Amino acid sequence: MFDVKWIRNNPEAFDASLKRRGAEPQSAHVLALDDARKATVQQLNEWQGTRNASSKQIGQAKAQGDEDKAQKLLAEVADLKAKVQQGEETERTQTAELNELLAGLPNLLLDDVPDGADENDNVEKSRFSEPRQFNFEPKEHYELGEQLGQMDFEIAAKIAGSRFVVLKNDVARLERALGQYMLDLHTREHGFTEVIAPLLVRSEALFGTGQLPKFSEDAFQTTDDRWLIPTSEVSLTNLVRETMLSHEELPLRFTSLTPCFRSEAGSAGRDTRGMLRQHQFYKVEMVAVTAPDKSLEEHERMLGCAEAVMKGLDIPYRVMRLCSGDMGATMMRTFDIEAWLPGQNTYREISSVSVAGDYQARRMEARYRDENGKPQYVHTLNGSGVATGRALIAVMENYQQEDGSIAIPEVLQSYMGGQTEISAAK
RNA sequence: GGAGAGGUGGCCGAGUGGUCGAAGGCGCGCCCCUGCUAAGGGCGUAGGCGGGUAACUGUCUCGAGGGUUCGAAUCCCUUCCUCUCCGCCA
Repeated sequence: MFDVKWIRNNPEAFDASLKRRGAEPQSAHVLALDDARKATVQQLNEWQGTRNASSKQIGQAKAQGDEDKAQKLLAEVADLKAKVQQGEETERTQTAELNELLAGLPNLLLDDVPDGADENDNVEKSRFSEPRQFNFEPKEHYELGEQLGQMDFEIAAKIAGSRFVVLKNDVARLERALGQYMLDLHTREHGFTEVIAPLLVRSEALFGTGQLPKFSEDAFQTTDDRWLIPTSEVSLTNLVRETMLSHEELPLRFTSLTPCFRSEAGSAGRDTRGMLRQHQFYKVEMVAVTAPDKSLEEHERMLGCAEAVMKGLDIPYRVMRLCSGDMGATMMRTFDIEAWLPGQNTYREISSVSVAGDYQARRMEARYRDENGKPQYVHTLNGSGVATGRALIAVMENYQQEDGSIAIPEVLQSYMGGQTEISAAK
């Protein structure tokens, strides 16, 4: 959601940012709508002013028992009522039209976001470790899981359809261990507050984080008009909706382990094998709420928190700067962490860390009082820290052994009762 | 699910048709007094949009959205939420 004043003062920058996203310029359209709205409001204000003054006099006249004067004044303002109502109606229509346009516009891009059309134009920012050399042909996670008898796509399909999985025994426990490890890391080492928040949310919450109105087809809606969260970014960020924070409270940092639900409409045929792309998956999310001048450093910090997870697991990864064409509409800058998957022989996204600026805060009226006591919109950030379903894949493929068993990363062993590997013999 | 009560400024809370953007309190800010284990006094203090260099000023906002009225925090309708009692259930 944009501040029209800002667009008015920076129309070129605004359109340039849209263009980088491959969208049409909109500043002229926005400003035209706003001009029309302003003209209406001005006229309306004038009428309301006259009416208010007269009404006050009528009240005084009646209080003094001067019925003649009151009647005279009443006659004077008789036609104003219709005008004001008409004006209000026009203003409503125009404001709705303007808001509808603004609500659908993507966020600005930061200058250091690389230009590009799609994921092929993303730019590597950094890299951790090197892919392990196997002296056998590494398998994909679903081969490993099925051979272990602890990952079952067939029964999942019978129960729920495609893009679901059933995990059992140690593999199920491994995913639980990953979630616990990440939560403990973020709460103990990184200063995040653990949160359990709703998985079903109202439309307003999804609007606040930007999934609505334009991306409704990506999420599941319930029969009672709620939505299953596609990410706990929604629940966590909306924790500050419609609030007035004080500057001493900032930054706020929240983390949560939740299931996420995605319709995956439009990704038919992509990643159909295995559990890389599911309708339901677990993810540890990080959300930060900061003062405007702190959000960019918080972005780097949050990336570091997500990287710490990967370093702890000792899984090779690279960090990518998403290019303009590959970024989500609500974000100003996004860094993805891509884990090395030996079975696929490629890097795949396992975390996405983004800064939204005040885009979400405006949509959810999340403000704080700055040092001067002046209300300002906060900045919001979110990042996966990290997706546990995909972390499971990464651990299985990177830690696989020739006999199909899987070594357990050291940091997870305490969460696995001291177990050091997963094998079929169980 | 049934019955009832209520949603007011950063927070608490008064206000049932006219001079209410709204008493009082808390919190916060500035100033003064005091000088000893802690307090006393004064003043100021909502947000959005618009006009003005500024002082200032117009308008809107009392959960949200409509309506009635010359005039609505106050009346009516819709809706969301909270609380109490009953029922049901984990």
